[in-house]
Amino acid sequence: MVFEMNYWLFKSEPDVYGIDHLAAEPLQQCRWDGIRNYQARNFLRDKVQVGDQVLFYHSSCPRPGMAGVMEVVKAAYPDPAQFDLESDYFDPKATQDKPQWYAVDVKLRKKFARHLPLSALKAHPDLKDMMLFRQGRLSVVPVTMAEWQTIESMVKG
DNA sequence: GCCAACGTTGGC
DNA sequence: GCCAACGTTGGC
Repeated sequence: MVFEMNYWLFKSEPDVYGIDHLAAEPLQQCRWDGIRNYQARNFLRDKVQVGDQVLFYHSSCPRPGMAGVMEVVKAAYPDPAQFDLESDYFDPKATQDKPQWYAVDVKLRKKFARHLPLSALKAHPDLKDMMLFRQGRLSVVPVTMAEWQTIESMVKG
């Protein structure tokens, strides 16, 4: 099997769980859970693999944009929260045999020295086709290698 | 707080 | 299966 690394963008609200929360975890690692959208679920379950690189995007906040980079360290497994009656993410339709929702584990790779705001991304001509803009509400979004490289250069520049 | 975009639900 | 109503996301 040919190993193909993929690039992604995962959204989170920094008030709820931002990049500094991840940085404060014991191994700077966490479970990316609570995804309750079918398209995002399908990406997580079927496409996201160990070694994939992930942009940490802060949404629904005063300064939406990219905060850093994570790496996938564990591929999709059933999100335990769907079975947890106490959880906001409990789903009565989910069973152990037929889980509805999946999670992956991610590890912090780097926090950007400078936050890269959404406004800068929107202004860059090479990023005009980003799926982030076309499907604004999707919380797990593919990023192309070209887009990734553009973003890397913006972070350095 | 407003609003656009879009996903979900439920009646038929 | 269609579609209206409603809910949620997320930028501004």
